[in-house]
Amino acid sequence: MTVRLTIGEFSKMTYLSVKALRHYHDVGLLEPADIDPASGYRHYSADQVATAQAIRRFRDLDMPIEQVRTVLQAPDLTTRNQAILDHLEAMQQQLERTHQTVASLQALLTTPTAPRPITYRTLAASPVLAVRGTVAFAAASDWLDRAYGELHEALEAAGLSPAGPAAGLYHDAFFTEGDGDVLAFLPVAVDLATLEPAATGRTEAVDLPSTRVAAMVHEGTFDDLDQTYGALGTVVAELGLGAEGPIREIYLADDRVEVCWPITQGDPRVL
Amino acid sequence: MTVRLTIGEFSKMTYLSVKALRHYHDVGLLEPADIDPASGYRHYSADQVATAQAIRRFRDLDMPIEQVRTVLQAPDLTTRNQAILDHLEAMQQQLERTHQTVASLQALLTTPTAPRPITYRTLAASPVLAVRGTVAFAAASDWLDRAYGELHEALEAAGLSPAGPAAGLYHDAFFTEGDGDVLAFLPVAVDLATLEPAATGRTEAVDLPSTRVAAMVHEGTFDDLDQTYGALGTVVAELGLGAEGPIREIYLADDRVEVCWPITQGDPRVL
DNA sequence: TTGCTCCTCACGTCACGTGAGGTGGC
DNA sequence: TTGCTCCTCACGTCACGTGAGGTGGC
Repeated sequence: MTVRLTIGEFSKMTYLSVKALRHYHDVGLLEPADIDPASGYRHYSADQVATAQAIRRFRDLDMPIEQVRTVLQAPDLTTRNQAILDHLEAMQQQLERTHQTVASLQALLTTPTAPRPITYRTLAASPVLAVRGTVAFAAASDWLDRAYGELHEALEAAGLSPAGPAAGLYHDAFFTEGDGDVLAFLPVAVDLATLEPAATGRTEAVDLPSTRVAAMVHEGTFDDLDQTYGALGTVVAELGLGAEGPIREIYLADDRVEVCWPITQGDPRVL
Repeated sequence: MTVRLTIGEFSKMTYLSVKALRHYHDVGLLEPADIDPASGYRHYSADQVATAQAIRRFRDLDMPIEQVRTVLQAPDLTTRNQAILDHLEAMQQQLERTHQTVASLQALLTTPTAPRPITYRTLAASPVLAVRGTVAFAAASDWLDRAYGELHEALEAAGLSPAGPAAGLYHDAFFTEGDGDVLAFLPVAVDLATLEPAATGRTEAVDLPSTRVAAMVHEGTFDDLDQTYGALGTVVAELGLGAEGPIREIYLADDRVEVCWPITQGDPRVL
């Protein structure tokens, strides 16, 4: 004989509030074993206690309800354990980002930023192998890793090699709306007609137009990249040089990026 | 001359979305330096870039907006740094809880719970020195620490000593609604009249009534205490013995709690 | 029989995101 | 002048919490 537990008893046994239990019923995460058709009273069985306790632990770890559902519905132990491991790994990465943010915060609050020189120049038109996408700001790092992986692979398969450092174009919406078009690319020292056959998968041959930019080199963690954006953007705005177009980042090394801010054609100091 | 930056320029320089910036304006966290009265256009100054970048870092750390406001409005560096340290410490504690939850989750999913014996007995009426409060489930641990601190202090000041282990009464709402009445207490081997003068501050002398309970001892981390609640509650429900009244926890040692579930007076097996 | 438990809406919270529909500035 | 940027509502999201108002079970 399995016991019929009222929602109140079940709540005390699982440390889940009655409101939470009703919510889990509403969204179908944890259905009561039985519902009295006359009164609507929910009744749970003793077998459901362990499941409910597992749900509480997952939620304590901030696992979204949909993912908890996936874990609970996993057809076998391997699948379920993999889902749990995935979440633990995501939490671990989150933790690392937290440490980086703390360091970056302390840098911002204590160390005055040494001003870096700005150069004004024209980036020449050039053929590149590129991957294009609409990317969320928060997901950019992962997206870029994959894109450059595919680009290097495609170039290598075609017997070509990059003619310069990897770079990316970031359209305004990427910053102002939290997601927008991004173009990750590798420059190539051949013309477009030679390059086009090399494009496979998501990669494509693109002819980048020439652009005038104000550029500043950022050194150190990329977590502090916004400081360079702030310094560069301030100067561009002060001089009234701002022009439309995407910002370019050129990845010179693991701890060196050149940020290129588009400016108007007619700047006198670079003529 | 300070630059007037449009919200779009400011967004690119701070990595804050335009929507976020408008929200921070709405709630008064970051007011634009200037607003065009005709068009309503927001304009920010270059001085505000660093503040906005700090806000973004705090929000990345999930610091609530109200707390960010407090940090930014701190009158001096000491106050501000203390607020930041407080948040970092809270994050550290959160992290520890995460690790404990992960361990507890794995215990739940892998180790079968060894069934513990249940004893049925009557807790005698007794005088205790107590602290009473309405406590949120999530805040219980901190609240109990303070309560027992005050109780030991008050007893010592009165020249008395506890006649048994610390314990607590937890009313149903504490579990079912996520917050409810809790009574933390120390038993004392004197009568109420002797005890009453010892009560100072929040402490008070209380005469606990006699109660019949089913009890089970929990061993190990308190993070897994719900497993004992589940096992004990199941048996009480199966036998149909459930009675109203608060659950009592008796803290026998750092890793031993006795959970006492109220039952009806007339249980035949204990008569 | 009392009152305690349980029920269902409807709305609030927090920090924005998502459109809709419209105007201003270079 | 075009279209791009910016504006203001109004509503949505996520996982519940907070009452209000009412009924069922021991």
